[in-house]
Amino acid sequence: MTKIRKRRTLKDVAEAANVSEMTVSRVLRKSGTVSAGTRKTVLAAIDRLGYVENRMAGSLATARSNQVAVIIPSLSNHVFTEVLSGISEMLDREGYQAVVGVSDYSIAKEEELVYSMMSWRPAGFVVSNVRHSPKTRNVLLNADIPVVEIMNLPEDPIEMCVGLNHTEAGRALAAYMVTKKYRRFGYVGWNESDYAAAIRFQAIKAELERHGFGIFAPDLFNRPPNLASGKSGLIRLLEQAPDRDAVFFSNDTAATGGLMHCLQAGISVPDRLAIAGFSGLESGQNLPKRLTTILTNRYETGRRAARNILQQLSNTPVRLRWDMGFELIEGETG
Amino acid sequence: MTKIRKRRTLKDVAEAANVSEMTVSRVLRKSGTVSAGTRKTVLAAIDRLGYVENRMAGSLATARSNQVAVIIPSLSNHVFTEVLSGISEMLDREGYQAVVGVSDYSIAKEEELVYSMMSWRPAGFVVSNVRHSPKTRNVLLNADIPVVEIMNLPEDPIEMCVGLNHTEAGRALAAYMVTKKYRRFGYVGWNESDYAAAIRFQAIKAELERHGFGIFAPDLFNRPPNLASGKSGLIRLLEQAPDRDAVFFSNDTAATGGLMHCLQAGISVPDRLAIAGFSGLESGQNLPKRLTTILTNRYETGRRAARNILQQLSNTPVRLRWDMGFELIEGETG
DNA sequence: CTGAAAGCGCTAACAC
DNA sequence: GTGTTAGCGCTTTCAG
Repeated sequence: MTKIRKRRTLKDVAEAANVSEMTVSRVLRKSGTVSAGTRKTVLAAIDRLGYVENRMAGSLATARSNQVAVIIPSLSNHVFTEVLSGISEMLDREGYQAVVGVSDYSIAKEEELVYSMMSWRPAGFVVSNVRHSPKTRNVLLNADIPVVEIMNLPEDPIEMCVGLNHTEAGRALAAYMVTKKYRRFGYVGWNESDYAAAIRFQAIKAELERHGFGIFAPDLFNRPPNLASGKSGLIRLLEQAPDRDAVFFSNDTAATGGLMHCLQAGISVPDRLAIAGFSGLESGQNLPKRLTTILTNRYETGRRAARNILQQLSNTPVRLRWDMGFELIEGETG
Repeated sequence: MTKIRKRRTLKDVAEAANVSEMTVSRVLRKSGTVSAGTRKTVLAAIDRLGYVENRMAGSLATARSNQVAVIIPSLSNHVFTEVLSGISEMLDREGYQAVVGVSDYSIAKEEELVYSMMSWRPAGFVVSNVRHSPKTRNVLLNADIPVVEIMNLPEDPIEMCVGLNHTEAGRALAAYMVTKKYRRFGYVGWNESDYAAAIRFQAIKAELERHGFGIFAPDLFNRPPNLASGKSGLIRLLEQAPDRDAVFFSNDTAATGGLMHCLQAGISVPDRLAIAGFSGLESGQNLPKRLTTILTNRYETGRRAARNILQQLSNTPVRLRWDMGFELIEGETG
């Protein structure tokens, strides 16, 4: 292994090892039959020249790629980075690699990304909303590669889906809060571009109404929630409706912000005010009070999505729809 | 735009539009000269066939890629996802795309990733440790593409670096805590594979010693810190050394865990125990008490790293070493 | 403004 | 076990 002066090719290695390019190719791919001696010579040449294979050429020739495209809405929400970890980990062991695109919760940006990533002819595609532009859907539908939609369970999936039913999850959380005797509900969150959050909110609202209760949801954020917006959202909500006894947040991060405000302002939780989140992040379970929330299985969702793609690629029969479920965490905040 | 039955090629589009492949290629790249009429026909054909360009072929032919490889240690630390956002955002506007690899803080995994990612012949490479295996360094050094090391300022960079001096940062934080009259220091964190954290710890220790104070650092974590380990780490530390009056944590997340424990256990912060973190994450500044910490410029670091690569690619003169500095946040915890 | 020929670096399929 | 030929889908170069 010494200095590389110039990009080497198979040909260089072949010449250096006094064999044909095909032999080098066979050594590289560990496929086919190469004598032990030849292999050794070739490997030595590869090392000496510092040769790194060119997969563009390889994939072009075989029409097979080891890249799997993954589009997530955001990198700053652990929900998505955890699912991504699950995907990466599973792909890794089969020699595949995740290529990540971030859509910023935008359907237009997703469309751009789909085209851009598709131009690399990935082996499979993972997307994480239910809503897609018609073009996006069309490209995905006709690409002739495995496609998985994650985090949700669409009525009409493109091909495969791995996720949970957000309506059921919202309903379960609301039902629980009702059994805990809370009555004057509020909501703080961001539903604008987060379709799953919007669905959950609708389900929460419906379930509360079914029991004869309303929910006060004043102004919603115009950006994905963080601690600060959870905090300020709760402050504004309490200004407008000081009588609330329980607040749902669109996710754990916002809920944590809310709890932080209560701790700071001396609002007793859950006696004076109950707090419910969504996701079951590690961070929400290590606060002074464990967050009451819905735990979703992000890591397993990621692994399952990747496994589905791998199975499709190897023509293994595979279930197309995976409900990964959820779990109510009866924490200490509500 | 209708159903695609089979992967289309330039040739299909050319035939459909009754022109040569070259003309289609010219339309696609907006380069060269094509008459308005021809362009219109070609675009219509592209749309009708649902053609998506094949960049493997294109990049192979031009020996140019729009992919920039980025290796970060972890996706569950906002520090790295923020820097990644900065990189992505900057690359995006120039039509480049980040391809992300996660090394899990492992030098061996990084080496694997470098080979694997290099095989796609990226336009540039971003790595985020100072420590690399000799092979990694060699491959990066000789790849003949722009390479940036981020988050640190190595003595002997591969080519370019954008980051901060962790020794100075650690020293500044320690010096501040000394001025605040804390005297019996402790340390909770994970230095094992996080080289930057290890450097900061050494700097903190040295600065305290310079003032005649020691620091008690019992057992360190064996995994990257999260709230839970920050919490349990502090608990163990206080069991062994109940007299501590100030504790440094290896990052804000661990420090937040520590603060959560104090809130829960009724330990008054900073009166009974001061807490210092590192990073200046949003989450640490929205707790019941703002964390005392060092703010680093992750987003700008990412943008700068990407810009450096873009400039190198366009042969624009560029500064190779960027000290992005840091800022002491005199919070309410110490 | 448009097209034809050659080739990017690799591999499938077949020969030897 | 190893080599030869053809070609993956695109772009470069040079004609016209």
